[in-house]
Amino acid sequence: MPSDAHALALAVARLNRRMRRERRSELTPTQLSVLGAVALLGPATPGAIAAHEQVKPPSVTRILNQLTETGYISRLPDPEDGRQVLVEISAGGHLWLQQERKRRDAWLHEQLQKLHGEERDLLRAAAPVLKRLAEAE
Amino acid sequence: MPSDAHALALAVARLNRRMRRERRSELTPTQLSVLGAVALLGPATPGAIAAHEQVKPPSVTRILNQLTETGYISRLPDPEDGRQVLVEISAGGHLWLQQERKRRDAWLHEQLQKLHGEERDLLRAAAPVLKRLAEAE
DNA sequence: TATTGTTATACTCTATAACTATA
DNA sequence: TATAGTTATAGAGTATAACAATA
Repeated sequence: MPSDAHALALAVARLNRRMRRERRSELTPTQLSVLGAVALLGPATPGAIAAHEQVKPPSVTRILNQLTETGYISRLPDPEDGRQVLVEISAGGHLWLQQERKRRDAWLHEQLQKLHGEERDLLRAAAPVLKRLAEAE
Repeated sequence: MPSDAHALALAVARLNRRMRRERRSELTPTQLSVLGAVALLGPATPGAIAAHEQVKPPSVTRILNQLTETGYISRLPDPEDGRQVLVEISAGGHLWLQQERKRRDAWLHEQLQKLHGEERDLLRAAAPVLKRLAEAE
């Protein structure tokens, strides 16, 4: 039933827009996401970060420039391949990441608390399926 | 558990990005969404459309201008209040809307087909809850 | 004076194409 | 010649502030 797809597409688009409006952070959602990727992947190349974030390298370059200005990350030359760059999160970046994630998710967390237990369980189960869809093909 | 919120926020943001990349339409997702709102709300003011789409009036004005150029909608003066404008979908706009919705949701529909029946049921149940969250507060 | 819609302006996020340096 | 990253440029989407017309 295509209407299932329609309903889900609509709901995801709307909720995404709603969440963006709730930002209570100095970092934009995208900056936060990239900072998280840098933390997760360890010293990683911009190319690897772009692949993980499912965006093109120029988009990552721009965000890395912003994060470098704040001192949350640093770029190091790759000793083995002069074309590559390794990106690392700083100690301050790590601390910031934790604080900002809490703030970013605060609104959604509040909303989830208002749901019935059943509905919360439903969304908890749905989240990994949605994530898998996002990573498809 | 805030990590529930985090997992869900991440999944929604990623899937939204993924869906946007799959556009196979002449209309952008936002244009399509506004066109759908005009169809749903019938002759409606830009203000009402903005409220329904959860965006500010200037954003709607811009999109209405684009849709007017294509002939999918038309603006009429409100006979009772000269400050207001009524926006209507045209016959061609209606036809286009149906075709474009199918195209827009085609990718997600394919992905849903690949899931197990249980997972599809899960997402079918989750969609209205997600939509409700998006409309909260 | 308040409301509706529009215009002006700016910022975020993303992409493609062109360029630089290295392999 | 191919690859990694960056720079240049453009387009989509959104917001706030200022403005015009009408109530």
